[in-house]
Amino acid sequence: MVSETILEFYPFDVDYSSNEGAIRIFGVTSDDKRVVVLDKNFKNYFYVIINPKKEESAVEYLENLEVASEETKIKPLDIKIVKKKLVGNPITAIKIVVENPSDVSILKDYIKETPGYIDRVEEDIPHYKKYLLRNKVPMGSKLICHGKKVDAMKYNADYVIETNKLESDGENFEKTRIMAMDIETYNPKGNPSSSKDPIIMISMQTNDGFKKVITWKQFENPQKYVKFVDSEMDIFLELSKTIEKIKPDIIVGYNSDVFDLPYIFERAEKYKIKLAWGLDKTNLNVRRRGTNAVSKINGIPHVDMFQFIRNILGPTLKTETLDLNSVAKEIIGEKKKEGINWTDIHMYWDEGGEKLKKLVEYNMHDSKITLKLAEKLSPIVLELSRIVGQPLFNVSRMRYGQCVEWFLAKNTDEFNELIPKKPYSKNVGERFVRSYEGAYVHKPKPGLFENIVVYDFRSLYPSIIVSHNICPTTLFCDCCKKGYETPKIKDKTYTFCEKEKGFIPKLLEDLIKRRMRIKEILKDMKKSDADYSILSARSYAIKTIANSAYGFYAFPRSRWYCIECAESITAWGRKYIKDVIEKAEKDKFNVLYSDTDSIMISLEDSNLDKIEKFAKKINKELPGMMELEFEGFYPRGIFVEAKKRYALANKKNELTIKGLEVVRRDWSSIARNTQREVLEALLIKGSTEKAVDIIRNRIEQLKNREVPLKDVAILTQLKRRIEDYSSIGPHVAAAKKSKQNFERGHMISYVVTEGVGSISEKSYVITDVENKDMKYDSDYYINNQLLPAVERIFSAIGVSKDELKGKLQKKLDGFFGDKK
DNA sequence: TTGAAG
DNA sequence: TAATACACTTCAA
Repeated sequence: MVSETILEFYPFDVDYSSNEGAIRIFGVTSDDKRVVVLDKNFKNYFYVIINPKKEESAVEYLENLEVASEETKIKPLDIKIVKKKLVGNPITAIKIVVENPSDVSILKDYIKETPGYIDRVEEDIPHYKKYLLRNKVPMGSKLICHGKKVDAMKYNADYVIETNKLESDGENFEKTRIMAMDIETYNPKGNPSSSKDPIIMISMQTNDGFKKVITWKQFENPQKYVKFVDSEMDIFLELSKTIEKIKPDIIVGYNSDVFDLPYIFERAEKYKIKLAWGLDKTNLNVRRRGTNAVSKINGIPHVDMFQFIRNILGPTLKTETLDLNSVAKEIIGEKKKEGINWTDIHMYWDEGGEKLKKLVEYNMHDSKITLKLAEKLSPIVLELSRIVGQPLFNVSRMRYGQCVEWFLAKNTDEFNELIPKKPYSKNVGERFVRSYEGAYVHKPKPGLFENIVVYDFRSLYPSIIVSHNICPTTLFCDCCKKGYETPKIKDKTYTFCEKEKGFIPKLLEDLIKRRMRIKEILKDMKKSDADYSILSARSYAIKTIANSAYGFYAFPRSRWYCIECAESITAWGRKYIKDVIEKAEKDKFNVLYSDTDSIMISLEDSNLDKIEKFAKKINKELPGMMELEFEGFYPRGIFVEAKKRYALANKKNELTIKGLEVVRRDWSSIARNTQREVLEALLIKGSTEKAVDIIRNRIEQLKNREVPLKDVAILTQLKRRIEDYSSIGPHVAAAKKSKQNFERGHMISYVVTEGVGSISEKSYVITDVENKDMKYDSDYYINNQLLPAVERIFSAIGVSKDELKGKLQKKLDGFFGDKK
């Protein structure tokens, strides 16, 4: 008889093993021991929805159901009639519990024959995910495990415990050990290919001070952290040993899903070396799907920072490309090592000595900045994982839609709701072609203005969802005669229940209130406080989910798709912002502009009293949790004719620029920088003269070819495969002419060169322009890039194209005159 | 001049 | 495997 054990630990990964017949929770104790907890108590289940009139015969059928399968007979372990709701509609269902998760797919064809059968739900969810939906296993947060110790032979762990009870405590693990890694390959002939090009070194670094570079060519006076091995093959043996020794809780890389880990895997396979890194002693598992890949280690979450940044963080970043260098620069203020071009790496290897030492430094530096990124971002991924309720490995690869879906699925039980099925592809197709009206954008007053006040609605769409109870479960309810009625949407209105809170608005309300509490606490904290980064990560993760709910209603593959809900949200949004505009104009404020949830007003002076009163008045009339907030005061701003394009300068002389060429990556740096300088001259210095001078100088520089090539490069993404283009734009033409292999999704940096023909014919990829020593087309950059960008700004302040040219001409004449 | 594609 | 609105370019018909 084995006595009961109680163990506190922090989970980092969860899966299901059919061999064990158990859910496996992998984690770490506070004294750095590895733990595997086996839970055999959770049985999989699904629901069959039936006609309530056939209840009895349905139960009888299911009670007697028995399917013969190899050697055994399979039947439901338990059946139970339940009254549930499916997207708000009361239904009768039978919950069918099975012994083994695999029984679901064996039984389901026979379930169809149930008398009164209508549908089946919750059968399409993998067992471990279902477990996580119904059992709280917060990643990186303390669990108290009751159970008995069992044989640990099969695992690379200190404790293996079969549990009968798990309690969650809420305390976060403070010593999460993150290991970053990066590889370099020997690829003299272009893109690295794992079938030909060896790995020459691997670097690793952890957040608790461990550093190592493994390489198989010796050089003098190596860095302390270098470990020489005899051959490429030995790299893999040394790497496996190192991982086993340092026991990381999380392994991170940058693009490691698609590059580093598959490459390591494929090279090791060549030498028939197994990479048994999993806590269950299984090998690194690489699944390739076309150009995509997912690399998993059982028990140790592999987080590819690139995936998370691309899917979730990317839209909030300023950077135009998501390569490690740009992302690191923006998020942690660090760059990659300069001076080594990745195409030259093979030369550093061949030359050896000091060059090789430099390459080692470079390799280590990449691991270092990947690690720093992970230190900064892993709190967010962990928080997101805890809110969504799925493993770190999965959540770090999810997009917005999946995050919301799993978050909602986790919370259906307390509302007695079932998880609806995924839509059939036929329905998805129909949904894709449906469109609806979006937000309202007020036509701007062009010109230069002073004393600008900006107000915006705090979380407009989430607060509308909550305040008007917008949910597929409350749409067209039977209980309210009136309910919340939307403004007119193409001659009709929708009504939402006023009595019973919908399941999604209720969850959103809880999230928003939770975030408000966190923000209150953060206000009184210093950035250096221990919990600051955790709380701000939590706030960010909550915001991510809350802001995605509206989009999820309109998302064709959504399980809770509701186009009427999405239409209602934007309709109310339009009404509220238009009301504010109307009332502001009635109160004689000068409304300059408004977009979706914000309004900009120009005052005669910087006295904000009047406008504070105005906001208070608006807020008194707003329902529920809706609120108009003061966003900021800007001494000067420029609005151009077009919507969604303006620039504001705050008291600190910082510019906020929206939509203008300055912020667009598909414009050359020379055009963008010049436009920025012109805006600074006008908004901060208040001088048209200075602005004209700047333009004149830039034109001269272009004419004299003093502008470096990188400043005339234009960045455009290849959205399709090159061969799929019917219309050949300049970026496609440049990519086609290049010897480099460009694939869908690649960014093309091209330059328009001197010569004859169309723009496309004159466009070449920047590296080709460099290599072939071609010259950029000065006229193109002056007339098609620089001038249009600044002309828009000048025409806003009442200087026409011709007038601007006149001013420039005079200046240029004078300039030439001086020169002579 | 207009629509497609970016 | 979140949404729509909007401006403006180049290319090709």
